[in-house]
Amino acid sequence: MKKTVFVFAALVIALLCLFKLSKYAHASGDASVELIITVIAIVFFLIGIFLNKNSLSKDASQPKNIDSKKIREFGLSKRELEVLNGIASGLSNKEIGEKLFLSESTIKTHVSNLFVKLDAKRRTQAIQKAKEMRLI
Amino acid sequence: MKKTVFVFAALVIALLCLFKLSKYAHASGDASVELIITVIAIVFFLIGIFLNKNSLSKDASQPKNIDSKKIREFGLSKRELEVLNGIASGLSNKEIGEKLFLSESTIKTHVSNLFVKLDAKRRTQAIQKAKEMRLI
DNA sequence: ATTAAGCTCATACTAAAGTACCGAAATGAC
DNA sequence: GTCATTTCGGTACTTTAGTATGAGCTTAAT
Repeated sequence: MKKTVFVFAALVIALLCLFKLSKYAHASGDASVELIITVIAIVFFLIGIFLNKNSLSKDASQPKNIDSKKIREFGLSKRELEVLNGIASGLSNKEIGEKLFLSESTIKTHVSNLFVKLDAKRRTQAIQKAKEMRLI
Repeated sequence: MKKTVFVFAALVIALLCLFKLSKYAHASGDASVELIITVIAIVFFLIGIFLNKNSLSKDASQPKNIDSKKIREFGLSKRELEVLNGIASGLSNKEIGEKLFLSESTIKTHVSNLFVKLDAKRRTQAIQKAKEMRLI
């Protein structure tokens, strides 16, 4: 990106030179205004990059402290919690089914119900929410 | 790189328009030079942020020091770690792509490479292993 | 200059995951 | 007995996820 910034600055300077050349016959007082504007633009361009770099290293995540009266608060059944633990362990639906001696279809049903109760769209999101709520 | 060229072209055109605007205001009213300069500053400030997000901290003089030890142990690149964090946040590949300004294809590539390095077969398993190894 | 590694993106495919809707049996509660 | 809930399982379908492969490009090292 260093090169990108440099090239862009060079382009802007080149544009400024063209302006100067074209406006040579006219009032020469305007050129200084353009120069100032260009410098300001570049400076703020760099400031934007600098500030953004510092803010990008942090991940924006708000810790939600919802009281955990445990499973029943979210209406999770015993089976659903078992499936949830399977998900968090990195198992596939099929593997969870084998572990619990259930069919994959049943696991899918449980997983779908789980997502509704946890307000999740993906199993990774369910893991995230379950950990936030200290269910697992 | 086509994208970069396009962005440059757009930037130059934008600057040109701003110059013309400044001249117009200067010729007619002249009272709004400060306003125009402010607008230019803000615009380029935002452009700086946007461009930097596109390439993140490629121009950082300090090569990743934070978690480098553990990251290097598993050979995870910076991008892969970012993708890994996206996965752990419960995002889909598409959402990770939007967050990092990358295509879904690229995310898939990163994810696949990630799985090889973490010895995982699913993203949930990758989350599990990454937490065990304290990568995230 | 050549190599190596990393990043990006694409296509084409297979495999899971997830949704929607359904039926049926077991368990308690009223 | 009736009702509600949970559990279990199915079919059919759409959507993501994941794999394999190839390519172009950038940057750093040799």
